[in-house]
Amino acid sequence: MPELPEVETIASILCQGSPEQPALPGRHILGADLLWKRTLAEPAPGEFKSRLLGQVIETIGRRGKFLYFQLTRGWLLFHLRMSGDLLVRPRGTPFATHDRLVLQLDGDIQLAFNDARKFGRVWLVEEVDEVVGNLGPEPLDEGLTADDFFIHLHTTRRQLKPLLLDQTFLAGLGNIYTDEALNLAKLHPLTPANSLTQDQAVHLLEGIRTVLGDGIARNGASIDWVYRGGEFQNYFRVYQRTGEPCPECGTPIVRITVGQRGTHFCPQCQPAYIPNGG
DNA sequence: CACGAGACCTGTTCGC
DNA sequence: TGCGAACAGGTCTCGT
Repeated sequence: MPELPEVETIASILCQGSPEQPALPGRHILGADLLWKRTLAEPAPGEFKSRLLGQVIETIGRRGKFLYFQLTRGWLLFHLRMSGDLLVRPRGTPFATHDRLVLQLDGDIQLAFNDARKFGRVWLVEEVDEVVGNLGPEPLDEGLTADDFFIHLHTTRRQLKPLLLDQTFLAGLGNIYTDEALNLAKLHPLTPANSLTQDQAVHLLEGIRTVLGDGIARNGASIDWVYRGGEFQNYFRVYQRTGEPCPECGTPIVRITVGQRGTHFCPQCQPAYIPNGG
């Protein structure tokens, strides 16, 4: 499920609290129930528990699509993959159907990692870079300039769609926001990265920042039964709108498969790249 | 290096 | 109605 805006929304709620739930920083971890063993990437379950219990959650944040909790000693990281979610509930609430890991915290609350498809993973490590060390730059980081981005694009001839999904190239984009960003930038998803002009690179970075910013402003997207809250799904321009008119020109949106991922674009606004053809 | 297929999983929706 | 196929917000590994 979650891409950068959804993870950012969850991180912000866990960190600051909301009218419905208290903030987590400052709380002690009193207990841990691991209900699906493979959810824990590392360390082994016994060591996980002995190292985790008694620690305090100091800060909560996001890097790419990872959520991180800085603890008294070390870091607890979550990746929600396709269907993960983090839910705060009153202590003693019975386990829900797809709960994979439930942490008991002081203040009579529990934090549940719920994940229908079991793709999500949890790490407890000494250094945060053991998990997020090879991620690419944050797209919303102002330190990433259009010039940097242009140069970065020209290091490869890979197609834009799979390249933007590559977290070592840029951290945080997933299938939805990539399709939306390419549409805003009027770029075909199969365009070779090193064929972009400086102007096109500027528009692509702007498109990425616009869709991510809009997604965050609307608290992310809620596509199916998994995620609740956001409403960005009501503002998709091309994603899962196959056959519907392009909001720009009215041409029906087309769906193709790229790297085994559904890919949606407007064939009029985003014409295929033609070598030597301009 | 770049790409495609398969694996990991469950649940919903689509097509016959 | 029923049933299998296709599809879903992600990433890793392997083979070519």
